[in-house]
Amino acid sequence: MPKIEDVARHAGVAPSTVSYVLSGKRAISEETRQRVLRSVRVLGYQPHAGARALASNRSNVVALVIPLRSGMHVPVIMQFAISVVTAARQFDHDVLLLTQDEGVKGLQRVAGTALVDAIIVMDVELQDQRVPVLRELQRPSVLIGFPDDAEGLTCIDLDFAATGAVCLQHLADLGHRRVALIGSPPEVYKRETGFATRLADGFKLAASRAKVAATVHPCEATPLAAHAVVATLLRDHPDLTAVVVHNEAVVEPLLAAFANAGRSVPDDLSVVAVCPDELAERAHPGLTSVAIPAEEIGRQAVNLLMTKLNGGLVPDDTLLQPRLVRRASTSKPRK
Amino acid sequence: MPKIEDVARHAGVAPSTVSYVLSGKRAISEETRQRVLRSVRVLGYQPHAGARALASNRSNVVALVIPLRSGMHVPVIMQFAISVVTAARQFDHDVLLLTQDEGVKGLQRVAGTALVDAIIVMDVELQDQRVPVLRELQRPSVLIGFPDDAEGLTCIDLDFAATGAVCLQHLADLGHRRVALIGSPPEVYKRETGFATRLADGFKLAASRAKVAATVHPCEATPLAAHAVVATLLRDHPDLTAVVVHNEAVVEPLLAAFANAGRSVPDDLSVVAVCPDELAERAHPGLTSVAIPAEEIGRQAVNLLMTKLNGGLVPDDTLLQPRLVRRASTSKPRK
DNA sequence: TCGAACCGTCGAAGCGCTTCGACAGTTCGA
DNA sequence: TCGAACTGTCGAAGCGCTTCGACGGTTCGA
Repeated sequence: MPKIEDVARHAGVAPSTVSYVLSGKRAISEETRQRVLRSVRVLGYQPHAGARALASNRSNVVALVIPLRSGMHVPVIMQFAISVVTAARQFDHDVLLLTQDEGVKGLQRVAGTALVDAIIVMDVELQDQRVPVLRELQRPSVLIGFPDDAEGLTCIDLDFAATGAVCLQHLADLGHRRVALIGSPPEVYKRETGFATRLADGFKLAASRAKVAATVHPCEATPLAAHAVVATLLRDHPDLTAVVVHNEAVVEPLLAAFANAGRSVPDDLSVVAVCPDELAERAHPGLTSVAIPAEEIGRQAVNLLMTKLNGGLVPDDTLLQPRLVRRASTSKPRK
Repeated sequence: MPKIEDVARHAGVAPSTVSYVLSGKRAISEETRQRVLRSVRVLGYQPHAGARALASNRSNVVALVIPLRSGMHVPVIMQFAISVVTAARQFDHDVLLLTQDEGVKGLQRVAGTALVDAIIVMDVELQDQRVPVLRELQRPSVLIGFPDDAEGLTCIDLDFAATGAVCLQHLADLGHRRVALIGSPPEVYKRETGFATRLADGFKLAASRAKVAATVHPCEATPLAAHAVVATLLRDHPDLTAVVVHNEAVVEPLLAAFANAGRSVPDDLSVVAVCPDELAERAHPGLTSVAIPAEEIGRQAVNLLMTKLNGGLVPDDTLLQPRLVRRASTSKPRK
């Protein structure tokens, strides 16, 4: 592998000049610049990452901590990860993958060894052990999700309260007077990852404002649980004309269960789902839905991080507004 | 951040001694060792990754290239990734995440800048542009999947031919005389990722050996396509008593379609699926299945890589044997 | 016409670690 | 009893890059 010195010799300049050409941190005459760049190309020079990191105190790597098991759906995590990698590359950074099971230790390790310049943490819980650690660490970070105490931290997420509200409002606008929210498994509410609760709260608040009767029903991620919830729902609320589903795993089973019970969508029942567009599109009928903008969250998280790395200021909280896409599963209730 | 020199001073030894204590590359008296380790603990010393990489010519980072869109199911990719990270950590290595869209350039970058010591590539295609590059690169690598020309490369994967054979054999043993393989989308066969074709070949070969009538039916990953395949199948082969499904996305729709057509599982139709256990377990009835041992492949891939990094020899090809788990979806055909 | 200000480049220091050779001090076999 | 072989430790030389200050050469305003 050629080193900077080889390039310098080849171009007839000093190593420092090569460095400045490559970094653009000092003015270099166009002529010299071209000559150096040509030598770089001819020799196939690539700077040694370790040497660069040592000298510049920047590794150009960011850490991404992904959750293992969780209320988050796996494909969404993947989308995040991919968009983070893609976005990071645009800033000439790479992404180091950490799993949550390394926990606090992992963060301390990658930060303490200067392996990474900055950290993105996905799936932050309300009481997250890592939050105080991130605050102490001398590295910028961005959290995806909101902990209880977000003081001094940069957080980003979909605005789940607004999402709950938007779903309900859409149904209220269509004329529905009784709506149920079929939610995440009970442990997700307990674990207090926050987003499930916030969505439910937004949903209920919007309902009371719109004078719509609304109830919330947690639901395990199994077809059986889905059937049970549907049975309960139809028994307790015969006047139910619409549901909001915030639990990807049971979207299909729920549709099946309602079909079984003789309720056809959207004629007898309107359905709004909070799920990836892909799932909403391939369901029958196509589901009116709000997707988690994983790609956008990832991209924005990286943008925030890069701004911080460059000494810029960023807002503490970034809430992305939900976008409801209307498809075939919602309509006016039958009189 | 304390440096090695600080530790050395604190322990009353030379920096090199600290280094040797930490690396174990030279004998150090137990007494000195303890004293140094204590200083390390007291000062909270963590070696600077860049400096270490520069001096030792080892970054202790491996690259993992993940596919973007592909015939592989996303949760399986995730499982891979997680097991690779976990396994790598056991060897004190970290994992840099690359996406396939950076392609050959990405490999050349991370290898050329010495950012990583070694590379794992997932979802290798039969004619993969990256294969020749990996061969040239001065870094060990492991491919998950088999390219056409694997000469000089280390590859690992589930033995798909054996998988096809095992599925068929299980059905043949039960007494089925006509079996269909419902496979991946046509483009997966075209793209020639290999595994779909190999599974089909193993399936057909086993069928001819067992004197079972067998056909192969590619299927798009949509419920509609699933229904269409089922219709065709039942019309063309009324004597069909069993199917093997190698297409996770349509497992549920297929079951629904067969149910619709009045075929109940396993009484009228036995079903073997190649899919994650999780999916097989939660289906109704529980599906006899072969899972892709993502976790094991990831772990083994890392083991192979580490052996190579340490100068060890490894087999060119590693084929993991399929394990068929019998559940409720297969039984003897009705007479 | 002269000093100030700037431009483009260079040389050298240093980032924090590993590793090689050297060197006392000890052990051991002949 | 003496040299050989070993043990445990040290010092110094880099690893390949960035960056700071310096410096000769121009340019420009007064």
